[in-house]
Amino acid sequence: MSNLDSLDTIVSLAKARGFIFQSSEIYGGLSAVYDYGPLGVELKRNIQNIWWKDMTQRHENIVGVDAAVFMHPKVWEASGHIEGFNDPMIDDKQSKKRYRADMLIEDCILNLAKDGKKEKAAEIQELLNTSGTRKNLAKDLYDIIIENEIKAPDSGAFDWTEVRQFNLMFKTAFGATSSEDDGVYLRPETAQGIFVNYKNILDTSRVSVPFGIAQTGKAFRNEVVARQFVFRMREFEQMEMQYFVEPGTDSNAYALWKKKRLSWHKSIGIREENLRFSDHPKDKLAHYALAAVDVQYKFPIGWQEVEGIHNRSDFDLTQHQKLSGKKLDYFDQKNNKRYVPYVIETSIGLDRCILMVLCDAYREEEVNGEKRTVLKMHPELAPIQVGVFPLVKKSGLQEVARKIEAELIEHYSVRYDETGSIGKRYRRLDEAGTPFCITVDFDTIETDNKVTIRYRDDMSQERIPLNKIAYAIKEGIKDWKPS
RNA sequence: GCGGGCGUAACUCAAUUGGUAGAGUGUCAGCCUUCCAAGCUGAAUGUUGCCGGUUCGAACCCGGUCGCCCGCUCCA
Repeated sequence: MSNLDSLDTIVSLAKARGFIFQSSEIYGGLSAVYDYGPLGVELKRNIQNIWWKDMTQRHENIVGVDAAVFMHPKVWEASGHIEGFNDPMIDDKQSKKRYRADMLIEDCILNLAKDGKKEKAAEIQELLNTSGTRKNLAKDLYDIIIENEIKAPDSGAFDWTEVRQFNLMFKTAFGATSSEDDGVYLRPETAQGIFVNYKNILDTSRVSVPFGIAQTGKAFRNEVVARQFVFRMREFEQMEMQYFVEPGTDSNAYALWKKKRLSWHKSIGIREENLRFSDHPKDKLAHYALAAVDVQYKFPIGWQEVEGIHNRSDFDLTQHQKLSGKKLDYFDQKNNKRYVPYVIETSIGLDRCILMVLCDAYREEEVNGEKRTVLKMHPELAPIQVGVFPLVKKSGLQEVARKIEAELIEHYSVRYDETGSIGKRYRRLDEAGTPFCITVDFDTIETDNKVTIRYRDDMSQERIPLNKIAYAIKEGIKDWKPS
């Protein structure tokens, strides 16, 4: 992390420079939803394009897919999201603590059993097992807690709120005349779009195990607590790759992708000391995972997950096989074997990645007693890669600068600027993260045919011939290292 | 979702605390300017988040609501 101690500075800069705005701001904003402005959308696309190239085009055995946000409701039954995303919660009004209602009851049953009250325990267990069959799940659980006077474990109080269901999936009406029953969910993860297309791709794309399917796209989660700028949003974008391997080789593949993904983060210019792995302890793994590790970044708000690498085993394909009734196994012709592949997942939050890039690039420096704010991001990511200026607003210089702009624009994202002083223009683009500026002066047109190239990171300048501009930028991008 | 804090221009903030809003930065225009936020002149932008109440009068007090921050909780 740089000299940031909270996200506030980044939030302000992101707004002031047009990276990220809060959604529907003129109406007071919509909680935990954000929009990308002119610079933000460029940055986002750059990251996405680099990821796509690195994860698909650079691997002959990884192909892409772009599945719809809407999916058959059965998908979420199979994936376990209907069950797992639906926790009945209850609050102790005294201590303000929240508990899972079913867990409270289970604890109570355990305690009763321990005290030798086996009959009572069995009775409550039966009520718990059949909960959801009387009124509804929430009400049934609430009734059990009230009737058996289950007290809050921490405060000992018996002062509960209602049991509430926290369904973290968004539901929407599907079809113009739809009723409650044919609602569909907005996908809470993009992964399932890959699993349900696994067979299509296997049948049509001449891939063989081990192979991967990659996808980027929006996912939606109705987070109980959605906070911290774009770190945890209700609508966010994932970049995922599911790698299908032969069972037994999954541990190796997991280790391989773990390594590959960390080096990807370094390759987009994130400083190594701000990255680390965080393994999920075995007892905290998700319902589908055999192993899981987070790639974490040292945000101003602490070490937080940017990407997850999971061994999803054959959970998803087996589940879809079961619920769809379609065979989803793989026949290995060479070894004459049939199996359901294991899946190694790499799943990165694009919005988190953008936040990471902004945080890691952000610097405040002192230059001649003045503060200089600069985003030292990788030149490939920069929303504006090259600034082109006439030194002063004079004809002669302007025409040459416009010509340079026209040439560079075919290969780079370029911004022409002739307003204000030259220093102001440099600093303005420093805040946008622009790595190179080209300035045309009177020597250019009168004597040497050279321009000044000014580098963002150390503010150094060089005189280079007009016909070497493209080359200098190319080299500058190639040689770039985070500083 | 609960508790606490906060919400004034695009950004950062001020307003003698009830007497109807200002500064710096930024933006735009003009002049000037031969390399690091220079200078000069001028301009635009606010129903003080929103709605209601109290009051002769509300940015300020009260209620509601929306949003943000911190903590709790949750985290597939």
